[in-house]
Amino acid sequence: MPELPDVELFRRIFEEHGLGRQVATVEVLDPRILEDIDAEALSAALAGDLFQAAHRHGKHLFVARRRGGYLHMHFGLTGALTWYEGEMPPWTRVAFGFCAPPHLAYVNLRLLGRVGLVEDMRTYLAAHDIGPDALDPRLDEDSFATALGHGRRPIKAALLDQSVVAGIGNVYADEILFQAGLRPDVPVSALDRGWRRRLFRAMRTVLETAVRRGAASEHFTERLPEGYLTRVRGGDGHCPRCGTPLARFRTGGRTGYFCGRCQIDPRRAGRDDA
DNA sequence: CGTTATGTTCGATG
DNA sequence: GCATCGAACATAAC
Repeated sequence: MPELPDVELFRRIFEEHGLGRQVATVEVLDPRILEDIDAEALSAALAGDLFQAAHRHGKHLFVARRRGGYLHMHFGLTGALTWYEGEMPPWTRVAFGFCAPPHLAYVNLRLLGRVGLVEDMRTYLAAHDIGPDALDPRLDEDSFATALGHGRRPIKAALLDQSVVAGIGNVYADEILFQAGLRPDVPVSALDRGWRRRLFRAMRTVLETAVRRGAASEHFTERLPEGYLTRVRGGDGHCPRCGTPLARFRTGGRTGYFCGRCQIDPRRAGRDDA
């Protein structure tokens, strides 16, 4: 489930239910999810500690510990953070138990995410080549335009590249391109300044809208505005703007959708606008 | 049984 | 050497 808006929701859940409370026990139900630490060490490090602030960068969550350093979580394709009072949710991999309910559960069906401890966020992000957060106010149009680069790769691949901008996944990449009116297969080298600016704005609008509306987890599609591709994304969807059946394509094992009529290739169409 | 799923990494390829 | 592509990872549901 996790793209930027989903992880932002997890951050808020952690903030609301996990801050300022002393950790009683940390239960690792499947150690394969752990990142550079074993279950014993993680539990020992966190027991008795207290979480002070929850930060999100792209799809990563970092929770500051009173003892120093951060709890780090990444959610892969199927991860989530939820709170619970009685039974632990299914597929809980790590349970953070406090002195009283509610407790927090890091859930992940497939084990593609990670949970671990890091000393410093900056160091971690640099080591993993993670670029600026897509909603960082310090990220401006110019640096975004520059970060896209001039290679031959398709614009969708560039949007998915976390070193360009962090937080966009398969679904929101399609949405941003739809809102910008740009075909996903256009090489970045074909994008002039105007198109880069247009993409930047679409990225901001789409992600801010999703975050503001709480479009995440189980509500993720229906909380998005009418006119969003994501609401009809899938097998036999039709463009919410013109009704054309959506085009479907595959790249690197991922399926993407776009409207062959509303989304153009700047190299072909001389003019645009919609 | 084959296909598909909102991610990332790493080896192969051009 | 660099940019890009695709398989692999792991699990359940349709």
